[in-house]
Amino acid sequence: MGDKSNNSLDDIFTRALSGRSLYKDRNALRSDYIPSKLPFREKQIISIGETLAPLLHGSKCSNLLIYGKTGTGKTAVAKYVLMKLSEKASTRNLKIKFAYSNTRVAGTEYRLLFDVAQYMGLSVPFTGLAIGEVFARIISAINSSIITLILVLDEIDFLVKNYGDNLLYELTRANEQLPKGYLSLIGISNDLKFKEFLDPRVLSSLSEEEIVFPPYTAEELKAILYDRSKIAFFDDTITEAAINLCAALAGSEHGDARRALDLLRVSGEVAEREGAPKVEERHVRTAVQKIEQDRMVDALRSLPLQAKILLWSIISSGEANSTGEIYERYSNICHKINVEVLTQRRVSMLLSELDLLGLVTTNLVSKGRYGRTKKINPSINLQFVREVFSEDPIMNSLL
DNA sequence: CCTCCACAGGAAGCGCAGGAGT
DNA sequence: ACTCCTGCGCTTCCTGTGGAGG
Repeated sequence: MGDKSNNSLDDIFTRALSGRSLYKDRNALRSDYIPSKLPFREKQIISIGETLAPLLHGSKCSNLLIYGKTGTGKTAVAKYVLMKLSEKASTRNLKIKFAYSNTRVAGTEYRLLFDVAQYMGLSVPFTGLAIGEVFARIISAINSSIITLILVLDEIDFLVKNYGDNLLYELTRANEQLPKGYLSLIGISNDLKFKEFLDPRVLSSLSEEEIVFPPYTAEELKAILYDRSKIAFFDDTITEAAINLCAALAGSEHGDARRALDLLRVSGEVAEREGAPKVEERHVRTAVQKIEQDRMVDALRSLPLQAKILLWSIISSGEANSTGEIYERYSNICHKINVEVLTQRRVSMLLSELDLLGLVTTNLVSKGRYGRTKKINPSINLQFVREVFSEDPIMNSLL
């Protein structure tokens, strides 16, 4: 195995040295790249601009809610408009700053505020302070340097679902504590229903203005991919068919531009690795599989030990098992390799996490008199799991 | 129609890590 | 040195439940 991977590594390097690269600028296909033009979003850009424009002559502006499914350009458009706004503001010597936080990536209220503090150039420890303390520091920073802060909360639905609307409530009424500065909110969500979880006062304040981002059509995706591929690839290194296929595949989901761009980027990598002069349809098809496989490997690798053991006890049995049987197998394995056995409640939690990751499928069955249980089926290949798990010394001892 | 199995999954809380302020 | 903060993984305790057998 060592030899083989060394050889292919050699291949990769020699090819990189001898062969020409297909990419002019790979970053143009990354999801956080913000292009200088955002096609098919002119209306949304104008609306957001109109909402924020009052800030430029020192007036207040409405808070804003942005809706749209994943990959419809919400984040890119918001960041784009704010960048333009900051440029305009700095030429006029207005103190307008913006802070961005993705609440799902941040994960907790504390880290959300931590992100905000970072954007403002405040130094705050990444743990240790009370949430209220960080909040107070941010408020006083806005007040003392008399700035206008535009706070973008991406995936705001995550925050609301997991932590309720307390923090949002505080944020919406923060202006009352701000005699000098000003705080404005932009919420971004891909779930329309999250409003139900909001206190009416918060809701009315937050959604003074609402903008909806529709999914891209397949035609629009195609045009976007053409634009980006011109920046990303050298001339004549990508076929029309490949681009069309990427657009069609992503379009059949729900017009997810991020997925389309990912697909195109990976297709390019596949073609490059193969030493092909052009990206073609077959590279896209390989890329689809590769993305899926990479996702699996990542998921498997980052599993905590207990989850690995649990997954192994499911997969190595080969057949569908009930929760009780799995727990039995799991605790046996734990004893064998001298690892602490977790409670069934916790294991049931880990199990639903595995389900969520798509590593196993479960379905609830009732056997009447003989109880109610989940039937658990592995949804990945045993050999594949074995390969990934063998990297882990503890799991390796199990084979 | 009732019962009762074998779990699901919610709620609360514990102990620890990692840090701040005093 | 001491108290107080939050997040995280986990346990304990709990209530809920579809349907075969009585």
